[in-house]
Amino acid sequence: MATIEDVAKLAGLSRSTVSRVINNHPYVTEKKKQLVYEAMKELDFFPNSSAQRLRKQKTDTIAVLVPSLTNPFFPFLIEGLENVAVENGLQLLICQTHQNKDKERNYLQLLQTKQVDGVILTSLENDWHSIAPFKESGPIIMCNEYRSEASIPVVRLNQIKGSYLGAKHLIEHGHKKIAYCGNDKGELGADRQKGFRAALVENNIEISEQWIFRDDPSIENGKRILKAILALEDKPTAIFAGSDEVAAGIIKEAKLHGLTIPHDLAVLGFDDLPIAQLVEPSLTTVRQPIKEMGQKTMEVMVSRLASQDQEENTVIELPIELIVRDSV
Amino acid sequence: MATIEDVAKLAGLSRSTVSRVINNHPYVTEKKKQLVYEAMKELDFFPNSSAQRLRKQKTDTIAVLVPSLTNPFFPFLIEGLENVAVENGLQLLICQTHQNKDKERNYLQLLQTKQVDGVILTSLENDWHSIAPFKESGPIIMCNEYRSEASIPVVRLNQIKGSYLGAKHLIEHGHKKIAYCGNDKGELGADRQKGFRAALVENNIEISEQWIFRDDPSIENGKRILKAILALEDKPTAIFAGSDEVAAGIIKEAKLHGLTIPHDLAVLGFDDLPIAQLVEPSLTTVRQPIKEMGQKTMEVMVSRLASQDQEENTVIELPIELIVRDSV
DNA sequence: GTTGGATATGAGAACGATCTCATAAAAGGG
DNA sequence: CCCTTTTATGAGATCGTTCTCATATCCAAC
Repeated sequence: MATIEDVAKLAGLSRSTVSRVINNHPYVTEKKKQLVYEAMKELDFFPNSSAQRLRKQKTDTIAVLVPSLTNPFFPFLIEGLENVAVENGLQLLICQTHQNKDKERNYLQLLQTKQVDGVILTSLENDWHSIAPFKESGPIIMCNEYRSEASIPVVRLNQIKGSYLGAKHLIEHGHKKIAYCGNDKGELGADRQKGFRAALVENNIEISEQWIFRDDPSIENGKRILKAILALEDKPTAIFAGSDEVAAGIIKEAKLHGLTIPHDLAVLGFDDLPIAQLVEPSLTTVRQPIKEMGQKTMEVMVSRLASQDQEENTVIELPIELIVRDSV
Repeated sequence: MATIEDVAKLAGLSRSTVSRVINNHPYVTEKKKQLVYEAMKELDFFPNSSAQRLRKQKTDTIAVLVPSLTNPFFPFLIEGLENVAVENGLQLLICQTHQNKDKERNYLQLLQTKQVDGVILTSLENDWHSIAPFKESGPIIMCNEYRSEASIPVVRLNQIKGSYLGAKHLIEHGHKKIAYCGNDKGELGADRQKGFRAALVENNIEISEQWIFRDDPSIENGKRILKAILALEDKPTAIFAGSDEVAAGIIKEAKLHGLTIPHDLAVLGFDDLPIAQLVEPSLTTVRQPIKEMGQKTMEVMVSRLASQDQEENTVIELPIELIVRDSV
């Protein structure tokens, strides 16, 4: 409740001097500094951050838009983002879009209302053209998901390569009837499917559209997909799952129906989350360096905030690799 | 960049009137309202939230302190909190303490610097007496974790009952050599151990201290614990794990060592997260109504913010139940 | 002893909104 | 038609900081 004015009065000094002490400015004698500290302690003073933000015209806060926190991929990504953020005195405002276009746009308004200094998008629900105008209000960076039409910094993985590696691994294990599961809404999903298809085409393997499943990354969904597969006349011998979660669900349900993994059905995961090592057999999966991706992204954000020169199209691509375990 | 002043000028009105439109106050003619809307659109105006917060003396933001987001328990809890928060026009500021006392206190300072209107604690690292003073600066509510010495609202489960139920189930299945794993730093952990011990004592079962494991909830830790158990001369036949994550890790590692669950080792989980249904055998576990706990907590917060009358010691206890599956 | 640069402090404007108060016009009631 | 209430608007203070500018003191250099 105490204001800087109260502190100034008690210390017998001006607001300016107190402010200098708060902000560690030079040109304050040690003696008065102590007076200020004492007064602050006495009055239990803390600077009002709304006032500071209003005056300084910055918030030192970055909004991070994620689809959901219950998908473990994102907490890990946040881990990386946060590490670098705190090192640079930045706060994260974590926003769940729940795959909702309106929510996504609302959260972007945080930039316009000056509640955050920048936004990191880890997914994208809206068309890019409806997002682009927000760039006027502050730096927007994409991480994980991406849009080639968007001229903003991107930290991403080469999804084409990742899925190509995965598909090739399945093929090398003799599979010719390969199902695919993934989200194709974003460019990330589209590219991933592209890499998958490329590997199949390269090996003269036909792609049956009935083996293409589109859906969200969850254990539940994995179970659903396996049931759908069982209902097919012509069943695949392998499945490229869009995430470790889906892969785990598929395996669980498959075993429930008496299938042996990988003998009856090979399952390939994506992400390499802790769950990949938990299921049995443990998942062969495409590893995404999630934490590093978060760190790198925040580094880019920090440099964006520091300098005005907007090198628009920085694209940072992180390595992706195949982790071979027992499910293929 | 446009301010309310600019809007007022363009619309040919005063700041007051524009403010009234923004805040949906009565006593503005439809005609002028339209003028304001047009001017706002024309200038691409958005109210500066720092200015609003400063003037209104509230932020409509609640800080939620969690130990970590990578423990899936907390994303689910947040889900519940957020549901009710958005219904009431509140924003969440999610803060990871990473089990760090200093971070926890720093985040509580958000209350003093008026960056948030209230704080929800889902865990507690510091002693209560060092937290208590923060109550002066705004409502603090505990959720999940609790302290009997703290006179603040609490939404919790009866951990004693929960662990008692779990332990009894193990005993009913003939187990007499039961290991226990859990965190005993907080009162939650202490109570949980209390309930466990009560069930054993009630059945004249001896509690061997070498079977008590203390550690954090993670798959990795579960694996460690199983290895530790294998190294014992006198091995338990059942283990009460502190969380589904630990239980999953134990099971995974146990099978790796050729043990059959539950025949060679019965494993009881806690929480009933999705992972409980994933592992094999699926986990018998003590369900915590996580989402409901979050919702209830935010409801309490909302009513706290609305009224000044601080009924200090509201304790809301939610039902806890045993979910029987295949791991015991 | 004057000059000049560093050091030290304070007064007052600014940041961008909302809120109180005063005032005026319109509406209703006898 | 006058008085009271309701409706409608604006002027100016206010929220709690920081920042610019003016001014004052100190110390060293010539």
